[in-house]
Amino acid sequence: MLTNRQLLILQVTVDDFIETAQPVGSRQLSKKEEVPFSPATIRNDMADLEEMGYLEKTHTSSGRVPSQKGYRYYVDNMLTPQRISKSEIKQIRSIFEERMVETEQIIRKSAAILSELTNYTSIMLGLDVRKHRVKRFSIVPLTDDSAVAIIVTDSGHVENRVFSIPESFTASDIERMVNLINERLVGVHLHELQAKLEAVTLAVLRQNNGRLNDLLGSLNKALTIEHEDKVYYGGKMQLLNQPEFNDVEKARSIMYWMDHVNQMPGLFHLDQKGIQIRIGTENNHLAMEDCSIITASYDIGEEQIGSIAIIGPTRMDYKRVVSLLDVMSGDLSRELSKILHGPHG
Amino acid sequence: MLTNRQLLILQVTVDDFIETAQPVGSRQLSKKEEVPFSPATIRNDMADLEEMGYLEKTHTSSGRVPSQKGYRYYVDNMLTPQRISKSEIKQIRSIFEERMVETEQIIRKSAAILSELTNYTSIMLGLDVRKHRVKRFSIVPLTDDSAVAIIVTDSGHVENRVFSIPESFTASDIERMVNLINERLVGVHLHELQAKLEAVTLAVLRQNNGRLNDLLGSLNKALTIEHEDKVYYGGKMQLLNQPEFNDVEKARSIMYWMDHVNQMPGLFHLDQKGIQIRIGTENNHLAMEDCSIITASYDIGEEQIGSIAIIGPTRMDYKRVVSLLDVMSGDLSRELSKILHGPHG
DNA sequence: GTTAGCACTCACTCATATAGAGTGCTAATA
DNA sequence: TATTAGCACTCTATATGAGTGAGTGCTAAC
Repeated sequence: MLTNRQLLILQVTVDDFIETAQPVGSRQLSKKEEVPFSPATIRNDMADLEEMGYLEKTHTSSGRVPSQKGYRYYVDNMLTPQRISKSEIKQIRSIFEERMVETEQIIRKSAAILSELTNYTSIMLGLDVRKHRVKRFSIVPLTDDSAVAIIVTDSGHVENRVFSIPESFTASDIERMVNLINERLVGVHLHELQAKLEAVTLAVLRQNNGRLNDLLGSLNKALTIEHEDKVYYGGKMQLLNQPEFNDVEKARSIMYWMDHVNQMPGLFHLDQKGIQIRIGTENNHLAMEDCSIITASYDIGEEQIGSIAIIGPTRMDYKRVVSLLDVMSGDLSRELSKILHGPHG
Repeated sequence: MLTNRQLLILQVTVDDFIETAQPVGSRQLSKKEEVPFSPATIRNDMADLEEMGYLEKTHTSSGRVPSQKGYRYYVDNMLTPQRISKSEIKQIRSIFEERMVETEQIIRKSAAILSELTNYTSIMLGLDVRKHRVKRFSIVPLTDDSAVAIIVTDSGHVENRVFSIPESFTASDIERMVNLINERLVGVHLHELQAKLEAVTLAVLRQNNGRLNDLLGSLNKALTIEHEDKVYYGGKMQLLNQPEFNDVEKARSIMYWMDHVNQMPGLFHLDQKGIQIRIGTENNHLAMEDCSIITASYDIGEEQIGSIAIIGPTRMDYKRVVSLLDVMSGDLSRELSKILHGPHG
């Protein structure tokens, strides 16, 4: 479909635009030694590329800018992985040097370093809480009619909810329930917690222990573990350094998006393992139409347990970011496996 | 010092600028019916006010703008409280209608409503965790060498930390320690937790129980409750609607500030009860030099337990905000007293 | 003490001119 | 036939100058 020269011109155009953020013209391109053609030749090819939808002009007599389709083609066919320097790899490894126990700390630090290395904003989707397993359940009464339920998971994560106690429940009633739950629900995914809890409720009901049943009901309501991914950012403000976001309106809508992604369910759902690139409107959100998001999953064994992402302008340095994410997600998988493998196995 | 007419002119100038965000000129002022003087007279007074530092010009032939000193004078001497409409009061009260148990929810909702009513960004400093008291302490072992320590406070708040267990500690060792701590530390302010924990450590040491002592040491390190105030925002992006923040640079530095206040210790320290206004550079932070922060404390009895604030441009509607904060902090004090009074008394 | 009048200043807007970078098209060239 | 040179054209960006409006300071009159 595309001639070799057209491929070259497309690639060089995208590369140049990624670097300079300025529309690139034929004269300018022909000056590069990789492009041994006259401006006129380049113009012809560029005109063809534009006709095919890979390039665009910002106005009639401007240079060309890659279109979304152009980026897509570039990303799909022209992405030569970039070498990550030793010092950078060292920097990434430094995350795991001081033996941190809390995965949250690891995630935080990863976010910071990733953003530092790329100069873009990094997003870490924490381990999905709902994939953790219940390690210990307990209830601490607060007042006559309220108590806090606490679930510790195998990874050391703690979920807690205040819930109300139906009238006239005694400490021993509660203790009985805690025992009941610990007996039956330890090892259960938070994910299935509610369903299992209902099963327990049913069992209790069958034993005619109506009192406990009330309590379980109230507790059940409190224990909805919403799928609200916890999102960690690194370099949240980096995006605003990009010239494309000099407009306060755009800046705001992106900031707004960032503050509310965790409430948009499934936004980061990964269809596939490995690295995934979403460009502009592929993100299915207005605020993101000038952004690209590159996501990589990290996993333990076959199970995807989380993902890391970089968000930047569509004009972002895909080569570098993809390579970095690749290294990082690999390291994260490895190190988190070490930490979490015990309890999961 | 100031003549009555100068007072009037200062007041009207500030009011007008607050409303329009435009420098106000003498001619414009003299058109108002509250100001029955000719432009020339007004000019003379304005010149005096400028000389005294209450007003400023943006350029040689522009109208006047209040200086920081001008706002300060206005706020200190000219703040007539504004009536809050019934429907607005109703809206505030709605926060407490559905009987919420979790204070965090109340705080969140308050932040949202406050921002909605003012069109500025609201900040809620959650109840200072360190003022809560220990209700129950427990430890859940995770692996051979790590465990999570959990502290439930009287208000239902849960703090948790992963810490490492020195080698070869048995479950019964841990149980012993948990009992020990529960015996001695229930009712202690989180605030003093570490000091008391050290006392316990010493006592244990005296009893020659070296093993437990190790464990306590490790735990002690983990239980540093940093003074990292949890900050809740309402309408975080509202500030960007203000014309003074149309510049991306300013917008960014403010956003950055907001994301990092909780790491700047004591930034919201209240010297006094009631309402406090900090204008521009009085906030002691570069990013805030075009902003004012109005803070109000809410308290239970004599004890300040938290504060709420509105952050807006220096040109903000002080009258209205002060009045609203007044109502709100009163309501919060009252309602939180109801919820928390039991455990505190 | 207050106001009218006047000269002056400055920001802002609107044309207009110009330079620079780019384009498309056509004809000449290898 | 594929490539290139040449040329007219287009559009942005920048500078310039005139005109307007809102403001000021100062002085003299009320």
